[in-house]
Amino acid sequence: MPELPEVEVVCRGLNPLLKGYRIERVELMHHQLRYPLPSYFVSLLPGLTFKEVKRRAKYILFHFDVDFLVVWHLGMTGQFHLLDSREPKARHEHVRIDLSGGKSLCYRDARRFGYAGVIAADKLNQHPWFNRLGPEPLSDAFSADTLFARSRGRNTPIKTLLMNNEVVVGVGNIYASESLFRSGIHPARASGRISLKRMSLLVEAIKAVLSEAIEAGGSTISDFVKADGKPGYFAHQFRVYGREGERCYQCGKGIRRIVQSGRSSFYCPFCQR
DNA sequence: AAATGAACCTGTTTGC
DNA sequence: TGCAAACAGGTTCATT
Repeated sequence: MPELPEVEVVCRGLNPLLKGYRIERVELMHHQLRYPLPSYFVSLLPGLTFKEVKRRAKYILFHFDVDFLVVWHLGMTGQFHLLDSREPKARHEHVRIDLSGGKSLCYRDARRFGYAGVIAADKLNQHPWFNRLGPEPLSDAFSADTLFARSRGRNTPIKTLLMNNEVVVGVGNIYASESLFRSGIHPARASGRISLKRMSLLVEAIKAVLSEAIEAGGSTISDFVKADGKPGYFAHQFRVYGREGERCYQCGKGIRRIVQSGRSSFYCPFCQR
């Protein structure tokens, strides 16, 4: 499911729904996600009151009325649902967090690539999950100048560079392809051979695509955490992703697919150089 | 150091 | 129809 926009939508959706609620009980059905879930979740978390749900990169940060936070990554298929506590356990539901007020925060993850842990609030940035992360793409810290500087002397295809979390966080496989199309850059172009001018177009495209996707998800936030399990949004219009063989909306030629670092990239061979 | 590929796991779609 | 291969939105680890 999640790239940065999806995680942002989940956080914005959960924040008002969880704020002020107390954890009554935690049940682990399956400990082995990407990493083992800390079994002390069961004893440590009950009694805590949710203060705020925030995001850094693709991590969900649950803040409480204490000096540590619960950090959760959804992997490829992780989902949170806020359900009535009497709801029977769903397939692939691995964690259930019962809240005051009769609702439960349920974590489902078919592939179990997700992971979670507890981290001291003042040591978050030293933690191995966080200490090498690049800037947030929607912040001023991510600019044409910084991306240009990071790309000099590198032969890596630009698409691979964009998906490197040490360069910029949150740009996943879909939005990497989409932003390269919008800026007219071929995904296989060597990162070090892109001018500052074109890098500027790329950075603006990334910010625009991610912002639009968050907006599109924003209108259906309530659906995301309802019982039906529907994803946050379908509304976003992909211009190249998943459109191999179909016509480019700009020039009418066929969209192509190539594999880079084991991931599919989609592009228009005419519009992107 | 940088680049590539494999690994983690399950479900769904595609192709013979 | 049945079965196997390919593929899926992420990240880390090992190997060139």
